[in-house]
Amino acid sequence: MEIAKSYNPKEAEENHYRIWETRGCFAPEINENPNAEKYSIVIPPPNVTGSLHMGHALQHTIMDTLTRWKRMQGFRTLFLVGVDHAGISTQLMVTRQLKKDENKTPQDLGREEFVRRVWDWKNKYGDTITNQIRREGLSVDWSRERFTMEESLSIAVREVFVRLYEEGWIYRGTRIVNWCPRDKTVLSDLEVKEDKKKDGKLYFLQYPIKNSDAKITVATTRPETMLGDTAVAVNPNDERYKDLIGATIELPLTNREISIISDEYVESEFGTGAVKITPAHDPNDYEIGERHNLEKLVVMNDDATMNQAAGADFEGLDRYKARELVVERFEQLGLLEKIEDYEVVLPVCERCKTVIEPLLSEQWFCKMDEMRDMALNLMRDENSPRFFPEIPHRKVYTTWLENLKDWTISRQLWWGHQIPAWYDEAGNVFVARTAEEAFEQAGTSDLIQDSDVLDTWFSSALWSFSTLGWNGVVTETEDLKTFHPTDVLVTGRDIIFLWVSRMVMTALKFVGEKPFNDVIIHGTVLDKNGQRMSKTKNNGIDPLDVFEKFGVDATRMTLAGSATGVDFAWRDEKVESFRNFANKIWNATRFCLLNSDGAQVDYSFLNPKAEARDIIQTLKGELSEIDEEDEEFLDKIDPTFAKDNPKENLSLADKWIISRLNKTAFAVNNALETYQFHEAVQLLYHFFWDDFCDWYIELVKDEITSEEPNVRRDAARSRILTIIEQSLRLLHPFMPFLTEELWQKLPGVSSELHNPAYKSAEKTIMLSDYPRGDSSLIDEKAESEMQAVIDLISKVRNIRAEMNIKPSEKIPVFVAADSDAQKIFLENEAQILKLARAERLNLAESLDVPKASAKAVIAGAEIAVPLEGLIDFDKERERLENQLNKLNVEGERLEKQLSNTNFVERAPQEKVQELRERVAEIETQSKTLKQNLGALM
RNA sequence: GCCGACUUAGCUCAGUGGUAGAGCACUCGCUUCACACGCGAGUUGUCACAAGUUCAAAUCUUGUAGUCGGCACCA
Repeated sequence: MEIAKSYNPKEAEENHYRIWETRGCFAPEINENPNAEKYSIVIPPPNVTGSLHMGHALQHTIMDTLTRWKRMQGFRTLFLVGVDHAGISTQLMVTRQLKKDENKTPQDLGREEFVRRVWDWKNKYGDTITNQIRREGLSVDWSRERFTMEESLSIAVREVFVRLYEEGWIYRGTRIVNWCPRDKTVLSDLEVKEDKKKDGKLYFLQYPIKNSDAKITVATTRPETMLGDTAVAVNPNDERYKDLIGATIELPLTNREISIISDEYVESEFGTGAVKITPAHDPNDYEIGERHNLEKLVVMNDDATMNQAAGADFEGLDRYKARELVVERFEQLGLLEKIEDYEVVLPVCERCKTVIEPLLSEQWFCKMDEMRDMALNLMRDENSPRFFPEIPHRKVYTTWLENLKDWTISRQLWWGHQIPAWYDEAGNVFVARTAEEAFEQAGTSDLIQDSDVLDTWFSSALWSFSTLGWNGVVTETEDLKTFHPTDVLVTGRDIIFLWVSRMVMTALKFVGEKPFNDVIIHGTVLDKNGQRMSKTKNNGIDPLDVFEKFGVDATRMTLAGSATGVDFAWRDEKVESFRNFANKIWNATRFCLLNSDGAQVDYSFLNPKAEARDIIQTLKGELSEIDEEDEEFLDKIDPTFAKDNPKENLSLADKWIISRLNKTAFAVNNALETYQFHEAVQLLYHFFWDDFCDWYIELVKDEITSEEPNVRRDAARSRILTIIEQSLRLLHPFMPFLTEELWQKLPGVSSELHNPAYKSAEKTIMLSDYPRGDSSLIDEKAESEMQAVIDLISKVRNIRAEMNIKPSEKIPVFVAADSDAQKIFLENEAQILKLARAERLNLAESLDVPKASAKAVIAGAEIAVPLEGLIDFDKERERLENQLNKLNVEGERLEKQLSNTNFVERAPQEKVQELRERVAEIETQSKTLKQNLGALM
């Protein structure tokens, strides 16, 4: 068999995905067991404009690992994929391209044509992200791919809107909103981010009081808004201004008069204690305005230029130009008291970073009270959804819900779900599922539909059930019944509010059940300096580059190997080490394959009885009854070989690796159950590299590479192939491509290794049965005996290295041990000689060696290597003293602990016993070391 | 202002009452018939600081310092 000397990820990545996909391995229908439990995950839909970044790669790896793992366990799995229409982002992107290619604006095209262009764009470029998802190896069901703007999901959106409207939760109203003057749309609070400006200014403006020489000074960061002032407010208890309350101000630069009012909102300590009130351009001022019945004077246009109401001098000026001019005029009038440097935090548009202008505007809002309570009750009564990690997300989620305000759901965009509301000439509103319905309500077809669309997150909120067929018209589908609620949602903490909470609320309201059981909040992938990756900093790392350089599997291992929920700095070195790991797996398998003549994967070589029993158990568990075909299946796996090769024929190394394998399988399953991916990765890494490669392969190498075909050799070859096969299965959810590539090469693999739920599928590791670990194969005795052999070999190697003995030089090894230990060493003599590069092994009750020997102690045995002419006595003394020191430090601490009567009385007895045994062991070993040291003097 | 997280080897990070761990880096030695993306042997720590609880604290509690995050406010 020809196998490359190192792993080439590209080949495997190109080969297998298409096969998996075309054979339908990703779809739940591949599962033939009618009673199989389901497992479902919906992907957080990436933006249709998007391309893959590290955050996606992390999130996707977690979801795919879980899905592949559960699928291998026989669950009917659905990993649902889809993309989001991403209103603002997409509209911006297409607008930009339109400008570039045709020098046109959306307005030039008109709404209908523009939306058509967006669809064209979506059809042309929208598959970038889905192709990248394929590249990552995600086992998503493409036959159920969804898009938030497709018809069925749009029906769902309209249905939900209409129902909420009919129940009075959705309403239209005039409020101060977050306005992006560039995108010319309103934004929800969650779409507004903060930008700290250190060079901000605080302007102190003097307003003259009518019929008086007195002036009142107000401080503001936005002088231009003074053109819309309709009052000045002071605190009612502020002695300085008490007499001025009710006075009239002649507002400079305007010919308006406004009055001084008192309101508790004003903090006397801040600024001058007097606040200019601009109800139409500030949310707090708006509320004060409502309380005092003030006029709401709008002085700005929707592009943040000043309007006619701002006065002829200012009309048409940009807000910042107007600001300069206002300040200039105040200075000319001698009314500019001072300008202070002031650090301001500016609200900016999440998408385009333009400074948000609070603006009075009529919009659609959704009152969240009822749904909020449903979500809070779910958390209170059932601790659902369960957050991983629970701290701090549970509390953050709950607190946010408790303080939830109305949601601004309309957007002044063209790309999105147009609001299903129609107006007649008189301005009466008709909310309906369709235009026809609205016409019917109105008794006329002379209606105009609301030109706004809904917030992108409105449709995302329905994702868990709209993707499974719910659209209000159809409320029960097979998929919905089977896969909803989903099992786990995997996402970043930035969209807990935007998305997670809203999914919970809408699912409870419209489906009557929670959308998911668990929520995994993963960390943020930072750059190597611990900074957030961002386009402006240009410090992003493109996952596709990493795939190219190190392979998809290595990247997945790196991502999965990060602790759940914790941010981590990206390091290429980490991926490199997993690239090396992939190569290690490749080469270990390569070695076994190069020595596989006469052998094949066969579980009867490991433990025939346990395996047969397990399969029967599994079948009984999965199938309602065992029919004739199943009986045949069982007959086929009846291990004839086992009759002549009972388990007792297994060597110590075999029993040891089988035990380690099963322990690892147990622990990996455990780790995955609790979403401790890094733990699972560590376990697999060290089992495979340390236990399997460094020890097992080396221990059985001679037997396996023997030239002469014989039963023993072939059995050993079959065993190692079988252990490899099992290891590949354990690794598959993390490293799908490499494991499939290698698994297909193993002689003896077939669909019979599949989980029983996939009996008739063509052979693939992704449908093989995930090893759960078999407790009857865990052998503590074998593990401790093997440990003694390993310790012995390591000590001899240590002596060789410290004494600079050439690798080519064979040495005799003397070991003093009791008869039980001697027996173990004798049985493994060949391996000890080989791995310690020894010429012979002398076993006895006590040592009888020349003075010129290097010595070491292990639990239950003393080791000596005679080194006439080679020994460096100073170095040997140092070696022994080092060992002795370590033991002494430990011994002293333990002695101290044992001499503490409180400890002996109060600590658990087995703990005390453990310590006593350890102290005894230390004493024995240090006694020996001291004797050896003395002999050197 | 409110809430929270983090601080462990040179670097990046696991561990969460009972002998301090990994990867990388570093030192020494190896063309040992799977792998130099490798093999073997090493070195490296007041587990931020202080007090408390406990027989026992890196781990629990409180406080301090530094770093970072979320929310609110920001005239």
